[in-house]
Amino acid sequence: MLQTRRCGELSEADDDTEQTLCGWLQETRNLGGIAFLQLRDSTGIAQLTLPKKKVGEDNFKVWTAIARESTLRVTGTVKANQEAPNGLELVPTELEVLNAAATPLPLGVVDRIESEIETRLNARYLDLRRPEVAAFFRIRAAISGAVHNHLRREGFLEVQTPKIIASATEGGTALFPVQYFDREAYLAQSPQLYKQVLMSGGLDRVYEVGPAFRAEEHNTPRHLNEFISIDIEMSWADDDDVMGVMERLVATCAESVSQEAEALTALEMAPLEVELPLPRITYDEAIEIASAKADIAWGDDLSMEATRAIAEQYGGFYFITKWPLSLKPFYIQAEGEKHSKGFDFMFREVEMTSGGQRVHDVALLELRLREQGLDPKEFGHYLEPFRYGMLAMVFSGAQNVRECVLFPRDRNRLTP
RNA sequence: GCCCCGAUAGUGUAGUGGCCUAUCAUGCAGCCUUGUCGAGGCUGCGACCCGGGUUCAAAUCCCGGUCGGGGCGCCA
Repeated sequence: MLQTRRCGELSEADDDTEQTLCGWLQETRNLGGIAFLQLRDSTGIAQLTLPKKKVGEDNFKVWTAIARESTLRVTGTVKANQEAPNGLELVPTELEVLNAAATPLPLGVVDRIESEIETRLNARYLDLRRPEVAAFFRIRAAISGAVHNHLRREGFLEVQTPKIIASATEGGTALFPVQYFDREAYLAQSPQLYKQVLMSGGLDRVYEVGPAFRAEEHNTPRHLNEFISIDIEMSWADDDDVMGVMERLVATCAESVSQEAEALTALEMAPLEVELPLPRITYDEAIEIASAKADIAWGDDLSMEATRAIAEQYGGFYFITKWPLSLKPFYIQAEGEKHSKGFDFMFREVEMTSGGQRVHDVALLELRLREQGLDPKEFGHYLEPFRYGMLAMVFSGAQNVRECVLFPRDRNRLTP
């Protein structure tokens, strides 16, 4: 057995027993006649205490010279001691360096200095060793679990569709071309076309959680060129039904995240309260609110400036419903003359995703397509993909999506 | 793709034409120190993004590039 305890698992009951621990050497405090080493793994920190007389001159010299963030395996006797952190320490008899860390580190794991996200991403393997960084991924995982549980409970079937596709299925988004043997192919920007086929195939409630790729050259704290999307499609439903699914889904996520007390504490983040039903404001109302603070007229898309004004009144999640037909894709159903059954799902000033009721009449669909000068053989979908990173960002309080993605792909970043 | 702002030791920063042989912290290296937990003390190491230009003189001013931050656009 490589280890007999995790670093965070030592207890009073282990007093005077021999144990073996593995972990990263977080810090060494050498006081001359005695030294303290902090050994860390994902469960916590154990203090190794090295009284020079007990461990011997030679061991003392070698063991206190090990570079920070090296990986160690250490065996010794556990001692309960009031002066030790958590009241426990381990006095080593054997200490093996599994891997010595390079020095100096590109990034201090426990240093007081806060590095820029750019530096951190370049040394992500070190960055992730910080509890507040790992916390983002605990929250992400909590959301992931909640999404699957919830949608399954509501009768949605999880599906996986191809990520290598033959042609640009949508007119708008730039795709990444890839070489597929001797043909050109693309990385999928959305599962929409396949979801569409599944609806026809009788799987009338499906969802997919998977990667999506968009070759857009934007550079914002919210956009990535590769992201994990939560994509939902349901038949026999109108825009209200879809909003119902979305708000219940988000409420389940909030509930699940609120149980991640340790991660939230590390992030200094209060759990988000989601009270159902979420507010629904119409586009017309949104324009009225926004026009007091922003230069905006009916028929305009809502700028960041406009949504900030709205966010002053709606602090959490909410829907903006009944958008002008002209601002929504051709496949969204009309409501009256100028309005549509399309909605945006918002968190404060940020658009999380959008959705709506689709036009199911093929003739009408083709007419609307031609009006927009598009090819009628293309189809739409009920719900724009939900970006995982965005949910994680909101629930963790991150200022940049890159925080919530292990190895983000953006305009300039392809490694690590 | 457009606009505004920025780039200085491993990391984070100070420095607005000569006082820069470039500040401070952290780190790293060495020495001292038997209860550290943001350990402490002493000594040392280490940097002006790249390419042009202006000037007697450039980290500092100008032009181009690269990269980063914010906003916009794009994301039917």
